[in-house]
Amino acid sequence: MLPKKKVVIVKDSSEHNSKRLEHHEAIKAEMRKCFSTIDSFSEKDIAEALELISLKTLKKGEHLLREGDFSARSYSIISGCVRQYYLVDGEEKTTFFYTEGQSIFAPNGASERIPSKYYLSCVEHTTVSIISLEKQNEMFKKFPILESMSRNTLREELNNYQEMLATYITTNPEERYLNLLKFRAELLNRVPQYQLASYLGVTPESLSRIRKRIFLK
Amino acid sequence: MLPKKKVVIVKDSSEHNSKRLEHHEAIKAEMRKCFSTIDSFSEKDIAEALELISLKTLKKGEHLLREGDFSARSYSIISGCVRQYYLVDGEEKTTFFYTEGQSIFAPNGASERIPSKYYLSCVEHTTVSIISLEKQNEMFKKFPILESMSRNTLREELNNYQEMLATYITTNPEERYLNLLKFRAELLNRVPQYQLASYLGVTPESLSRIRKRIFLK
DNA sequence: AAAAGTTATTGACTTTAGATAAGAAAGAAC
DNA sequence: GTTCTTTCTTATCTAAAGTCAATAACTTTT
Repeated sequence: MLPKKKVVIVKDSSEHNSKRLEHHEAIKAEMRKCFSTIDSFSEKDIAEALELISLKTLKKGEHLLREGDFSARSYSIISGCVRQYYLVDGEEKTTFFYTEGQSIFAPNGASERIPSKYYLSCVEHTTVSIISLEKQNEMFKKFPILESMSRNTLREELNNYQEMLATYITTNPEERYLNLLKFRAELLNRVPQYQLASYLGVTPESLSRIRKRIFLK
Repeated sequence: MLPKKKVVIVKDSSEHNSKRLEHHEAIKAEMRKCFSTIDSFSEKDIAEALELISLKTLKKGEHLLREGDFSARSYSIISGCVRQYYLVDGEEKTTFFYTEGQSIFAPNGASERIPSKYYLSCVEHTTVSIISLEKQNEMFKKFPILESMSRNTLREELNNYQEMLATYITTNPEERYLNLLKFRAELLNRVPQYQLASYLGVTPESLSRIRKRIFLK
């Protein structure tokens, strides 16, 4: 079998880089707008806060995080789609899809001492914002209001996960697929079906049959 | 076989009340110890913080929260066991068991405006600490360090839930039962099997068969 | 356009779970 | 103790999911 070639030949790397920078500047402008909605924030505050956040753009298939990595960062998806998966007995078990606006809060118990148990891989061309825990703490010290906001976001996110777990427990694969259709229909067009199957907790063959069953009804 | 007597006969309710108060005082003393491990906390701070927290003791089968309730509180289990369940088509679907030391963070998206979708019911005689969101905010204003601590706890809890969801997705009912045996074995003796079955996402009949299958191996 | 690789579907067969009903075991109430 | 209720197990049958293998549909590469 031939080796898998994933090499993307960048003909002019400087051109490519400058385009990416333009893209990143546009995003920073968006983030500036976002920060400026906070009443107590001066122009200088905004600039300082933005300094602490970095941006990264990845291609389809590239990894943001791998099993065993030591990472103490939080990510937020600006555009694109990131898949979280575990490698169990050589099999990829997908456990979540993050899309625009969603955040990945401090994986690994937020500690640089605990290795990651899972992978974060880009389903498509993706841009994320990144902030290290260190810089986040710095930011919270400077702008305590952000700590409150962060706590609220965390609590909401915790609630989301509690509901997701509850939904997962109380539904069967067919219902889960219908829920996906209802609440995250865009995923069906963005993500290969075998990854969705894994996310729904069934084999690709089963998902194929579930789809057929639904279609026949 | 002789019946197991768990009956606690309360002859005199005033006596009962005074006993409960003693019990609660003992718990407050424990909590005082806990707060006193925070360096920056003076005796007065501890007393003030404790003022904001209330205790409640419930009997087996009593509810802490019902579907439709408007609640803006966080709970922490001091002793006992609380079951979270949803009522779906008249059927109780158990989605979590909280035991000693575990906290129930701000159900209902932490808003007094959103009705609860689930029930919290005591599996056994249970004591919980309760703090309203209002008083929690008051406390955080007075003692900012508690806000940081709370944020960290929330992040850890979020991580726990992410892992629980991932585990649920990547395992089948038999594996989930084995996991329960491994990590929360005490639950098997505290919780009726049909509630565990629901928590594992199967019918009581299936759990019975799973147990038999495992036993025969 | 052809070849190679990846992803999705289908079929045959096995295993496991759901539904229903009946009976056994354990616990609570009398 | 006996009775009543709840909980657990077993049996039968049906429905759905897993496994393995083959093929079809779709993408990417050349």
